[in-house]
Amino acid sequence: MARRSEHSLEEIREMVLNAAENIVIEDGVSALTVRKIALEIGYTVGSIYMVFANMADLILHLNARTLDDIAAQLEQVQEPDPEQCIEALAKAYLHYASTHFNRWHLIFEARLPEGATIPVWYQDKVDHLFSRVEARFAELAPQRAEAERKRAARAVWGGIHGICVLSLNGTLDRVGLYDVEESVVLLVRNFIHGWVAQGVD
Amino acid sequence: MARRSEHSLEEIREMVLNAAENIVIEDGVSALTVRKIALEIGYTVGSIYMVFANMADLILHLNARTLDDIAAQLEQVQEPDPEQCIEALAKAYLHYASTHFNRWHLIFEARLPEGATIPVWYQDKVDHLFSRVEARFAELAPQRAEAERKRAARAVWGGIHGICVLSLNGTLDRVGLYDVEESVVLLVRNFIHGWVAQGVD
DNA sequence: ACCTGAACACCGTTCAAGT
DNA sequence: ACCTGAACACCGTTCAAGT
Repeated sequence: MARRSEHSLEEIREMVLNAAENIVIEDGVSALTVRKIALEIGYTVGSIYMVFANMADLILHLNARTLDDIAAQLEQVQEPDPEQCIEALAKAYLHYASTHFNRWHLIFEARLPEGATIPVWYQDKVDHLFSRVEARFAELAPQRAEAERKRAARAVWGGIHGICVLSLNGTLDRVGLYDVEESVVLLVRNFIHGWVAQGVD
Repeated sequence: MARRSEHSLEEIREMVLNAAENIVIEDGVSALTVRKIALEIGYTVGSIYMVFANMADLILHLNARTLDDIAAQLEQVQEPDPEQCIEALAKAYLHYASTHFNRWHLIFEARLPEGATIPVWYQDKVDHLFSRVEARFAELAPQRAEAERKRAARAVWGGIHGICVLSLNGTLDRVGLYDVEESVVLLVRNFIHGWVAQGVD
């Protein structure tokens, strides 16, 4: 057969990512297979390997989309007060994780094949997410050293993520979404107050 | 062939779990397959299904061991001061996660098959881990309501876990182990100070 | 009763062959 | 140059058949 140039490689790439995204959204991480993607876009398995090196590469690019998506959501948050802003960012992250659970979950499922390293462009997207929080910590305590603020941002953001993981994955804790938000707010608020008040380093 | 009663079912069960544990420790989560376990213990694949319902069941029991192991490590922590104790528990958890990464990682990899629910005995083990931290929060603020203390314990423990996840998985953040410990301590200390000082609820 | 091992329905990945 | 589809080396799970 060898259907010729019905779509450009760029188009196929896009089709693959769209199909993969839908499969993950609808049927979860474990349902994502090359064969299912191929079926969905009307090509055969071999074609996928024209536009992605392998499954891990495909997932990496899918996750990149999700990171952009999360970034866009966080961008919506516009609180003037830095403390309230960090709180709102935390809530927005939790909200994204709970409403787009499967896509969010895929980010942390990704195990790069041995020896492989995360591409710089991907790491940049992650750093960009962190930078939002860091910037607010800078506003919160302009007099402190940058390294100190960075560590605070990482600690609190890691903390937020951890509560999301334990609560949403359901492996560790069964609790309503309302309670999760309460926990997140509790963590952020108390950490910031502790940090601002006496500057434990 | 049908080798008869060389080992009791109980013994085979133990052999399976031991083999599985070693495979995970040495070659990681993705290397854990029924065929590999069978090869390791000198039985065929079918035998595994005499002692475990399926792979998910096997992994659940492997994770139960890991939870016991973590609990035993946390039991070692004997700090009289509640704040320092929580800090030490956090460090011990981080230490376990980093030195037994593969086993720790498997706990959160487990996706129970659709419709399945976590057994009570397993959930009890998880609750037992949480209770250690809760008890210390109770000492920290005996006058506060139990629900409040539980939420604080969950928030801070989730937070500790999150920092471990983001740092150790390496998907999100590349940073030395020393820095991770600093972040964990930073989170715990500031959260507790904020929580004790003004009781944000 | 215990255990085998072949069979089934899947995976991801490769690549000679077709248009 | 683009794409196929069969082949390869794997999975987890089942179950008739052997001792």
